[in-house]
Amino acid sequence: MKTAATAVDVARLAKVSQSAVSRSFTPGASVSEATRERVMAAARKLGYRPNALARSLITRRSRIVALVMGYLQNQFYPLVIEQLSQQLQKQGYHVLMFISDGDATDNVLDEILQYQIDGIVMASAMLSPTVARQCADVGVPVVLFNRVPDLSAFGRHSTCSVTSDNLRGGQLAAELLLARGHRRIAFLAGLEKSSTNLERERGFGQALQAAGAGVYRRAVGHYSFEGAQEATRALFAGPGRAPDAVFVANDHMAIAAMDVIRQELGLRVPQDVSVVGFDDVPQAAWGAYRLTTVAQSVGAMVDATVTLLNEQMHDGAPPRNVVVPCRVVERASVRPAPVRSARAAAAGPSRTASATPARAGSRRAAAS
Amino acid sequence: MKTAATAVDVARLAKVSQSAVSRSFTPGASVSEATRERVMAAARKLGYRPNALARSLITRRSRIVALVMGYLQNQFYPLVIEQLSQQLQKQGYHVLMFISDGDATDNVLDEILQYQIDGIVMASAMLSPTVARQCADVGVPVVLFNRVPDLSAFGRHSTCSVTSDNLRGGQLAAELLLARGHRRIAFLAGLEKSSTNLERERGFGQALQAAGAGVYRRAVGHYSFEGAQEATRALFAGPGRAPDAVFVANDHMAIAAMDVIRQELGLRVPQDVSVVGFDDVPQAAWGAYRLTTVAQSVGAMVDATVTLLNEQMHDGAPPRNVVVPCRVVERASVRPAPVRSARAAAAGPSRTASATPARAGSRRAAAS
DNA sequence: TTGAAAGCGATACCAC
DNA sequence: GTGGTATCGCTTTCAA
Repeated sequence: MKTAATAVDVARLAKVSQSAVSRSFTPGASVSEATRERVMAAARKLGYRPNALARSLITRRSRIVALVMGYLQNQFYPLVIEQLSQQLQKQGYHVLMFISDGDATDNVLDEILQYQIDGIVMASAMLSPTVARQCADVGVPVVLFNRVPDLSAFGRHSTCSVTSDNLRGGQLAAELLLARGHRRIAFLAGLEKSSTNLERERGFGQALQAAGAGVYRRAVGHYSFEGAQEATRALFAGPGRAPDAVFVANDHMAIAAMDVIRQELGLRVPQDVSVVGFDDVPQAAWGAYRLTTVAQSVGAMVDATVTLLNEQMHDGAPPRNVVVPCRVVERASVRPAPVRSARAAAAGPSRTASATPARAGSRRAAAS
Repeated sequence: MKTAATAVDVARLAKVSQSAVSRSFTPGASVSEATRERVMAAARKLGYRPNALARSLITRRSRIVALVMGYLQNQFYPLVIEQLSQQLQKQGYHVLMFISDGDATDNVLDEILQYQIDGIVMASAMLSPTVARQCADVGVPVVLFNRVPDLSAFGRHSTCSVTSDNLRGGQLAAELLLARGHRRIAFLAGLEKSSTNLERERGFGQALQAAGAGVYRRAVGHYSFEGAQEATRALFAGPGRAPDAVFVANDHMAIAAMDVIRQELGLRVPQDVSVVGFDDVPQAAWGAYRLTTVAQSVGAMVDATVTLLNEQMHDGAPPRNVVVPCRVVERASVRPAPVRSARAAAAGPSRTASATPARAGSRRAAAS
């Protein structure tokens, strides 16, 4: 019982050759129904399971995809893990996790490549040129998730990528805030050099300019919770009038910003200040808020990633960059108050509270 | 360039035997400094990296640990992925993700075992007796994370487990609410048959009884966001007086409950209703709330998991169940309001707002 | 259809 | 310390 059964054991018991066992477990192989059944019976009796590692050694395909991520506080990324993992599982692939804190990516890549990975999804670490070259040398396809290849370092189409239409998203945010009649519109930036922030900010600025407006104030939150809190304080501490709207570069920061706006500054959202976020975080993250956001579609992004991986792994197609559209979404987690307390009533009628029904539903219970 | 270099290639270039190459890459092996350097030089030139799969085939250890999880909405679990993955990486192990929606666990296990996993961490799916037997047969150590082995099905110590001290945690919650002077204390349950819920509820009930009190009302939220919202409505819709405190079986649900209490019912937390949660979720999840919670220590739980894995994988020690203590924590994300609006001021002085400083800090920026 | 035999890329054990 | 050789468990020709 101590050591697992091998194909040879099964062959002996079934009185066939070991090759026959292998064939019986290979979908399209040439085996008679009789032998296959004998083999399967023996296999069941011995609890035999083909050794995926040995198989990979000869087929040169491990059916393992590496997923490289940084820190996971941004609730967007767990969704990615979950969905990507499930999609790949359906295709017989599996996800090997690599957590890398930014600079260590190059070292991590060394480990990755030892596992004879079939593909790499880089979801939140930077891909250094060195790393890209290494992958290309070994012939391992890379898909950049939510970030764009560094064009300065290598050719435009040497690496695949999946991103949201961050430029258009930034425009949408601006148009929305302008339409709401705001004129003192601030921007809370993420990591200034990241492609997501650059594009969102560019689209945002363009659309404001096109309307004859401009960014009223700007602060940098580095995509972190604490950074966003500080940045928000800065935005509202200026000498002139406070902003009447803020576009925040992602939801993670938007939530932090709303905390400060409401709890520290005592302002109401959205009555006193309009806040628009970006990303797609699960309901648990925005539960307490009426959050207007430019939502990325995690599902569409994951689908695209899987498609690209398949293209690269099987068809040897040329690398592509996929841009997924995003859309403005109004989130509200609870239905409008049936009982109004004195304090809630004082805030005026709860307009549009039920404008868009909560759309998280339908998922199974989380174990705890 | 298309096919990666092997140890034979390196050996040829370095003019040594292939064994020498292998030794050069084995930490404690017997190689002269001269040859090792020649080998390393050649390896560098060829971009050689030892094939982990081939190694695993002969060593019979893959240095891969399977992590089985259900849906990840509960923000507690991404933390587990992150920390477990990092800890194992430090030891040269890696995490292979398996997402399983509960019942499919048995099928998933089949896939797992094909990868010659060194160990399994089951973090949110149920471990059926069949599955446990299969693992035992193959000799793969299993650690149940945040759940306890099904004692009815097999012996007490046949499987390892790591849990919080849920019983004590439930007691702590009760004692806290009693100390605050509450007498109409409700309980919002998770999944009724899960060990976490059973223990938390038991400790809670015991402590209330010991004080001559009892559970004022009870509803079931199934550990889901929507379930918790419904349950909260039920708790407060009863015929008699509404509860003045609620102990919620986990933070994921606590957040949903607070939404309903504040936004639908127009009550204030904690002034009108005390809410106590359980778990340890990142700041982004409770940002908007002053959340009192019985915090599990993700770090300690992960540490214990790694320890158990090591024991099982290397030392062949007997399975153990580790119980990690938990403690009451008061969370507040923003500092007390320096500027008070009319409305905020009306709510009275912000007592204890700075009782416990926010303790999420110190983490790096999340990419987006 | 079937079985024998040659790898896949490494480690382990053996003499030297 | 070093090089040969068997071996890990499987897929894949190649004959029969």
